[in-house]
Amino acid sequence: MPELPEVETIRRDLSQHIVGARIARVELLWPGVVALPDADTFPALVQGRRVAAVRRRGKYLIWELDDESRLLIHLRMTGRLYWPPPGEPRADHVRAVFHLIDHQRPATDNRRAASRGRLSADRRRPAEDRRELHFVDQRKFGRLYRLAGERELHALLVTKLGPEPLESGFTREGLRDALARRRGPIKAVLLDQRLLAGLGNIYVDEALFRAGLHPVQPAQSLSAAQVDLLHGAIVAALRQGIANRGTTLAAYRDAWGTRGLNQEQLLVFRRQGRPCPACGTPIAKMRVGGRGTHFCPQCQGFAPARGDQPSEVSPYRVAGDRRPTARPADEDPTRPGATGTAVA
DNA sequence: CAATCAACCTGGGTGC
DNA sequence: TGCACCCAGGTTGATT
Repeated sequence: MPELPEVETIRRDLSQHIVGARIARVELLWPGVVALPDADTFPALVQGRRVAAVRRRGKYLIWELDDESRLLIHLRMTGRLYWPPPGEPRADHVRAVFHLIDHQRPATDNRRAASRGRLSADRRRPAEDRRELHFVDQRKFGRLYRLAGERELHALLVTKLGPEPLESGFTREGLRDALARRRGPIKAVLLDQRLLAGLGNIYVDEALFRAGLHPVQPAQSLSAAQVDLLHGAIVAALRQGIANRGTTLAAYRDAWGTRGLNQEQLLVFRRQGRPCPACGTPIAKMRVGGRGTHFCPQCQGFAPARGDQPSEVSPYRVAGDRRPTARPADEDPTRPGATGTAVA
């Protein structure tokens, strides 16, 4: 489902087309899609505004509009932003339609007319590109938010989101401090967006495998060395996801409706029963924090002691002593500048 | 404050 | 073929 790499891919796709365009009209086909302020006022607040920039924070997509207001989109589980070819009939589950007009980008017909020298017609009716952007969401979890400005945006997100994993604010020291306060299983803790913004079930499992950490190990029990490994593993897993334009296991598509490629490169997620890419041991699946969790029982240490056993002796091995040496997390082949197997 | 879990939804898959 | 049930997972909010 859409996590940081998927939202980032959509952000980059959309930026090409909607920055500079004006929101002529918003259709709410399912009013429940509006989380803020409400479905009655949302369209009027947004209509007529021009899109100045498209940003991302965690899994939120942020449109900066030309009156300083902010339009937030969260795709949750099955949400998609789809930029259909002109004239294509609407698919099922379209919850909102943004009608966009771009005067900077003439429509194809007008460009053709201009190339034939029929410029007078263009002068009478200015060249413009009218397109629709569809918010599609089978399960109706996705939401739209309209905020008055950057202050309101900050107020909404500051208590909800930790640092951006791919920016300088995500440090080994910061991660160590945050994990030290948490007793829960590392898998569940990494899914908490207040700790770190943008990880979801797929990339957490991938990062834990890359770091050689067992998903149920208590967060605060990680050694400094393990936290350092985890830090690099998170960055590597996310960068690979972006390089592959996201992971498509079910609903996810980019803005053109195309599947991502990263599902071909996953190391453990939904690969239970198949051989670990490092050691060949069958990948296991268990439930952690209510989520399906995939890991290599060999590379990712031992399961914790059962509740009736003494806990003085740590049931966890140090991750470094049995990690696969073939693929350390800090040698991600898809990182910028790396040679080798990055998928274009 | 931290941890846990139901609830929000729909469609696909499974077992009977 | 039908039906009951489970599962998928991002986030919120209630409860412990």
